[in-house]
Amino acid sequence: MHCWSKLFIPTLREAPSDAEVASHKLLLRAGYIRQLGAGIYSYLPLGQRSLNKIIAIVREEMDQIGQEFLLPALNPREVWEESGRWTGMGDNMFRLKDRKGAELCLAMTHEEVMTSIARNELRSYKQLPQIWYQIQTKFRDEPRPKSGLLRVRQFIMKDAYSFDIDAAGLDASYNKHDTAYRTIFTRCGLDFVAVEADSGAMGGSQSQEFMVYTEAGEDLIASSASGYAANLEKATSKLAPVEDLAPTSDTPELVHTPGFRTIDEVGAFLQTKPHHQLKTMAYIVEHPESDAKQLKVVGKTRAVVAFLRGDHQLNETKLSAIALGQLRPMTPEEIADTFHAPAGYLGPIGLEAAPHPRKPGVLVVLDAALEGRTNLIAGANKEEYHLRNVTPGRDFKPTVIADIRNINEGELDPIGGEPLRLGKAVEIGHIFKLGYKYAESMGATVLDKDGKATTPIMGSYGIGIERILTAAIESSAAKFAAESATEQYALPPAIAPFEVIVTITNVRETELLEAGEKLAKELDAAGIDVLLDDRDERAGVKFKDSELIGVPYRINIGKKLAQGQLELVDRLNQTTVDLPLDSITTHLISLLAASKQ
RNA sequence: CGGGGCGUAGCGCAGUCUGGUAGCGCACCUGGUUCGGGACCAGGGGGUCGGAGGUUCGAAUCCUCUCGCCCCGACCA
Repeated sequence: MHCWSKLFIPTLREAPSDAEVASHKLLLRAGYIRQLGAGIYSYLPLGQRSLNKIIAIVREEMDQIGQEFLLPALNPREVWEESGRWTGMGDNMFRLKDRKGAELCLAMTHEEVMTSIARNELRSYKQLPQIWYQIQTKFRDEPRPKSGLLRVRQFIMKDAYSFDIDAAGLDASYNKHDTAYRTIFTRCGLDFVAVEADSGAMGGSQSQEFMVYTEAGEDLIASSASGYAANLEKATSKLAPVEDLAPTSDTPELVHTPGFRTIDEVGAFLQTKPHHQLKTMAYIVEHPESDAKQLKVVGKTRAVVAFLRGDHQLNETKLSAIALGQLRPMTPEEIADTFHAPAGYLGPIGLEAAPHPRKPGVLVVLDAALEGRTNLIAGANKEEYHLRNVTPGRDFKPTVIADIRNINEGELDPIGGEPLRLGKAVEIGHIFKLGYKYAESMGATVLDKDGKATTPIMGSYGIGIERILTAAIESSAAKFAAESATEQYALPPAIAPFEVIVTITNVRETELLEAGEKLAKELDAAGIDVLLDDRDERAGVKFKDSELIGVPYRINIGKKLAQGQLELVDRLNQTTVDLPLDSITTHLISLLAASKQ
């Protein structure tokens, strides 16, 4: 049992001005953390208690499927050379030299170390599968640490690696992690979604990110009630059908549109809807040096033209995936070169499209939403003129047809047809099928049934420990902000530093003090993690402090004690009830049990 | 790395433009009153004004350099 009067809980009335996001301010104010440098934090007792609880849950679930290691954070250059990541990681890796001048790094992840153990020790398919995990501090020299514990240079990560004899084995290991992660995040009280992520270079490989919606997040995701979830860079949607315009002739027809350039202006002038228009966007792609093939074929830079429905937005990431390089908008001169017309009057007709993405010429991409549409309004590539009756396929042929638009909130997901929710999110976990990359480059093999050397196939699985805490605070703070316009939060009991706080409203009244101490002992004996606020402070101060540290339940010992009553404040549901002294422990036990079911 | 902002007491800030040797609120210490929503009165302690150099009789204030932190972007798990 812990008494506040003896603990180090340095709460602040005001947040340091450096803090921007809610969780950062609250973690500082509540005395969970203190900053030592950019992206470097000390975890104070309260923060440490909470993180320990998260780690305990992670460990419990991971022990169901794997075995725990603890690996060195300090790694010699050699292992990272072998995997090719000594250079591959670039400036993101912290590097140092020892007294002899040997080069070392602070590990960002542990594929190399794990694979080197596997290489040295695993001999036979009979030893597979293996799932090895650890909970360790990782170091990343982030270009821009920010948002308190959300993006830091030193953080605790649970990382796991699986070794299997074949793809079917990897599937099984991957699925075990998927299940374990869902259990872990649920037990931590998080409302999360699993997002299909980029499948990477290896064909058929799979990857999933576990995300929590929060405004403080850095990723944009879309999800729906049917279980569909995707990064905005990947997300697609089912569109409601739209009526095409009636043709005024069988061929495109010039319309004089003096001074009308934007979708809205042209739409208003021609009395049509934005979705009747074809929008033209012009970019230049700069191919990276590494894409030698592309450079050879089409040169270092290339014109890229995208056609979208008038009311849709381009997703540059999707387009850049097709264009194979970084995009930048065309300059007016480049536009003139390509279209022989000024911006505002660009269109598809008369534009010479490359016959194939890998062939020279202008890369013309038609958004899939325009496939099958007819009689669109488009720029005429002639100043002050647009065209009507433009029909893709008949009047012009793009290089490729592909999904290159951003989806919008409320559109229907492609699998279940449920409305999509769009928002910022923070990644708390990531599982993916690595394939042979590390085992192969580092020369790990085992003998298969036929006595033949075989490269094991690997998976890699991470969880950001601090991000679980941060995401929980952000979620709760957002809820409080919406409901009461206040900056506060309450943590799920499973990961709160204490499950309940017993607040003695006035320790100078002996009856209150004794009743509080007795109750706290009783709760403690019942296995509840209790904090007794026995400080000689005014009640208001103690109430505020109890809220600041995010403890989900508070028992007020005060005036009503004379009638044998106590108050139980449920901060998760924002309710207060009076309960008889002798029933409070059982009541709380059932509340806690319900919260952890 | 590009753009912007900020470094003055533990925290939040004023003072900088127009140089004259540092102030307010909270927190902290002592005494008293108060005691269910961040009390009140009285007294008190605490600051290399981020650092270095320069200008000046005199620099928190002006000039040069430098370090750090935050935000937007780029980048990145």
